[in-house]
Amino acid sequence: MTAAARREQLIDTALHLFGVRGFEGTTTRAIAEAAGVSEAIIFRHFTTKQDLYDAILRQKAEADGLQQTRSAITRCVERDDDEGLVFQLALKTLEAYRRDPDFQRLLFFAALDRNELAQASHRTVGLPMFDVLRAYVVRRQAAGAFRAGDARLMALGLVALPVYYATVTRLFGIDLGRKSDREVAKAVTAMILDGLKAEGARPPASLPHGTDDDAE
Amino acid sequence: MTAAARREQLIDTALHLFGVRGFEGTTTRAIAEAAGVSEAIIFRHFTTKQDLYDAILRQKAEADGLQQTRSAITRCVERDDDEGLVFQLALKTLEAYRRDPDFQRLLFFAALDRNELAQASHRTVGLPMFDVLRAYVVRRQAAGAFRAGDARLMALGLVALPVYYATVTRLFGIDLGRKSDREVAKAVTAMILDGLKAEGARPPASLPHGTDDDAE
DNA sequence: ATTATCTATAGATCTATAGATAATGC
DNA sequence: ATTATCTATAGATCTATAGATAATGC
Repeated sequence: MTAAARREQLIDTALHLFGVRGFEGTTTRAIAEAAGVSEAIIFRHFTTKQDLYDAILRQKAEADGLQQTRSAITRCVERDDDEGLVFQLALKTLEAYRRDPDFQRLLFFAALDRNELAQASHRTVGLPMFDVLRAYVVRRQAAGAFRAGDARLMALGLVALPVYYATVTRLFGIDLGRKSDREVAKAVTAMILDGLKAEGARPPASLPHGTDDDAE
Repeated sequence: MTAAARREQLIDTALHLFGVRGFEGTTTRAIAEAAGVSEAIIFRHFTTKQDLYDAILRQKAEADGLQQTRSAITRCVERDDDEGLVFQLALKTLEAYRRDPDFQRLLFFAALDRNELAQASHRTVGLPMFDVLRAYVVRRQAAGAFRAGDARLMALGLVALPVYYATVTRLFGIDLGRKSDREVAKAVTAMILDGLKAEGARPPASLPHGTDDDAE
């Protein structure tokens, strides 16, 4: 097998194992065995075990799916397409978890570990995306389409439900039925949007809103 | 130090370390050092490292906070108090993450690890709670208070936003401002409720809802 | 006497390296 | 000749135990 091919194979194998048992829980021996080579091979391609881990994060950070998601999101943002935005966020999230649950598990591990590269990928991938959403919320609030409130909190609200759903079903193995990703995305979109829209933006507001502040 | 006291101290110390670096990432040596004893002491109180880990999960499963949360939830459920329910769910979640982030981290690690006891505590603590919420949604749907839709998905919707908020801020260390737990709980309650309520339950529905199914 | 603790260490494992060997392409 | 690979092993840990010692309570 050529060096490049072997390297890729090792990354794939290690991705799976790191995703299942975490960084510390995965031995180079286990990776070598799963890949069908001796341990020495691993250290020919990656100077340290940590280096292999980082290579996985680096490779995946530039993966196709992410780019696609970004452009889909941008398209919706440019058009003030609230529903499309929320739906795409949900759908892409669900698809990513379905396509590559191991990597999503690894990302969780990485976020919990204080892995520097994981922190960095948070800051370079997660936060910019979050910032786009926050800015969108601010703009839609100004337009009177979204309710008032902390824009960061509402930006989280755009994605919390699908992320939580995907985490629970794919990572924790809780069975919530056999719906398709599109079905789930459609259902959560309706819920999320109704929670974010301004009073008047959907059904014309007429009755004073019965929110009681002291729900304690 | 008495045996019981030492045991508790070891549990506390280990809880913190397991929460920070996970099970595999935490050595008995590190625990012993942090507790200021020799490693042999650990194995006097717990037959194996895994046993110590399980002792933490067992102890926390019966913790006070959980009981309190359960009774607060039950009170709201009995009264059909939608707003109180969502608010209490959010508040208790936020408080738990603030009070004991190490344990929440450990729970995440445990859920990702295929730890049997962690799985079990999922099934005995998480699922019953989830089932109460699911049943509540079904009942409120029947009463016309909640919109139609998959009750399990909507039950997730009751808690997704506060859980996600707490995870992001407390576990991943993302700064989202210095709001108090009550402020955040209040804000997310409004968003969540509006997403779950039936069309007619808040502002009277009159316009046909503009949901476009093909948001792709 | 009993209880808590320590020192020392066994035995297993883990990451990483050195040096030898097989396979491939000129 | 070059490239990929293997065997063998060093050196550092890691969990867990055995046996000795200090501290406490009768």
